[in-house]
Amino acid sequence: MLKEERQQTILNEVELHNRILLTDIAETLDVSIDTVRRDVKELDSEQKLRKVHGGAISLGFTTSSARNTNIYALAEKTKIAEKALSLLKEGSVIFVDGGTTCLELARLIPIDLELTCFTLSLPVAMELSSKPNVTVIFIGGQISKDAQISIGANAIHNLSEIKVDYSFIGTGYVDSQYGLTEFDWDIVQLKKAVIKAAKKTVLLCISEKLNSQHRYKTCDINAINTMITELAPENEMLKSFRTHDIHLL
Amino acid sequence: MLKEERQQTILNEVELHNRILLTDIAETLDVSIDTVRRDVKELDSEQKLRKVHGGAISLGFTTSSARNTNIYALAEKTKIAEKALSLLKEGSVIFVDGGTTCLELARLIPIDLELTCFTLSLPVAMELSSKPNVTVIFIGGQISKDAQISIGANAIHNLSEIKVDYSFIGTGYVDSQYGLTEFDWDIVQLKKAVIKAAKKTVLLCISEKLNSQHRYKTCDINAINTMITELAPENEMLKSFRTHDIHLL
DNA sequence: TTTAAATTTGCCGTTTAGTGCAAGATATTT
DNA sequence: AAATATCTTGCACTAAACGGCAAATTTAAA
Repeated sequence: MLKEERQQTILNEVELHNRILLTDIAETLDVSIDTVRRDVKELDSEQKLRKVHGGAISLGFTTSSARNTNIYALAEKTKIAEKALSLLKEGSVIFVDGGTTCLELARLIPIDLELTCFTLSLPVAMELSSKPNVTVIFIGGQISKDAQISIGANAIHNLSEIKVDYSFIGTGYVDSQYGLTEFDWDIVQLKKAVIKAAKKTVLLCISEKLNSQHRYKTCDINAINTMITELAPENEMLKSFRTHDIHLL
Repeated sequence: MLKEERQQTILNEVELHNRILLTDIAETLDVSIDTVRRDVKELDSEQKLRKVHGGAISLGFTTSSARNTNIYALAEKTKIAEKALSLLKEGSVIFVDGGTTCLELARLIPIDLELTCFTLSLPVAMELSSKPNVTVIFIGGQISKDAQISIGANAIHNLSEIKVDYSFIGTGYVDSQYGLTEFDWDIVQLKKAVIKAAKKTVLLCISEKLNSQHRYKTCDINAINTMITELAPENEMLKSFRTHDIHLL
């Protein structure tokens, strides 16, 4: 077997599976592991793949991690935000939660749409304050450093004094059986207040989060009026949610 | 499983849920918790996430927002902010106003200084939320689009319920005769509330603003306890302020 | 074709990286 | 203050990487 041919096979495997083990390749090509190692080393120096301890990974795989430093799964979140926009009418009064998906929603609000938006999230408030036709009201409180949102009793109390048409919320975890759950107790209290302050609650949630759960429960799945994922409403993954009284979008 | 692959998965989980437990990850990846810990430690040092006790959290927006490099008279404002810092003691409770000078103050707060900071300003809140030892409390209200601060009755009311050691405020205009004045009526109302909420009020003001005035009056110059400019306290330009009972810094 | 040089490959001993385990130190919760 | 969880550190074990060497293969030249 020619060296060139072998290296091509290695590249193929890497592109196909995003990663390979040197030992696997050595076996399938029936050459010594040293040979494979040398090949991979060479391909690495030619920038055709990246060699790591024990194997190699595709370049595309790593650069996606670099993109991740911006926003994870941005395309999906943008799609969700676009669907959410369709619910908004001129003059609506809404609440926008924190998190990257809701931030994306804030970002996509059309320049000419007149809205009143409540939020707890500093980044969302910053984003919305650039929209001339949006009245932004920030729910004050102690600022959580992780999420950059207001938390605590003050925030919850302030929420108790408002009523909005729609709340657009995210969640840490969601499951058709266990409902919405979170990592933090504080956040659960806050989300409960948000849901209570809304005539209708809209959950924005990328499909990757479906069927996951955690320690603290925000609400039953029935508490959600509309659930938006990046999937088509008739998608098979949403089957377990269709039995509930939820509008899928 | 390759180390790289594992770290990628960890990043995914962190981005997805904003927060993860080391034990959860160890279980889903079927590796020891030590390995996960080491991975997370490594990712932390690469600035891809933040390690916390027991888990990791997404950097999200915490990466301090791209610093606006074209702030007018930045050098002067930095100097003022540095002087203001000398007033702060461990455990102080302060208010930080909006404006670029106060933002600079927020930026320069040492990483190890423990403080409680109230603010009306979104950018100041964002900046402060990156300081681990600062408790940030945002005074909510309607957001003014120009200044990115809370304004209105709600904000004023919230201010009426607090008392801080120091208020660090800016002003549109200042004059030794006419005191502090502003262009906007709303802002004046707000600043009055801020001054009332403080045991001591510190004015941060570049010398260029000295001896200027406008339509609406915030307060007499006597209402200010300490005035900080970029000039030395004995500078001739500050002569007219020396007759008052103000501490010049 | 034969021979010599250069390259490639496999093998082996040594060195290094990655992983899991366990004991003691810190943090966090009750 | 006690109990629990998490972190740190050091250690042992394994897998992988490295470098040198020699056999095998290819290439180039006589």
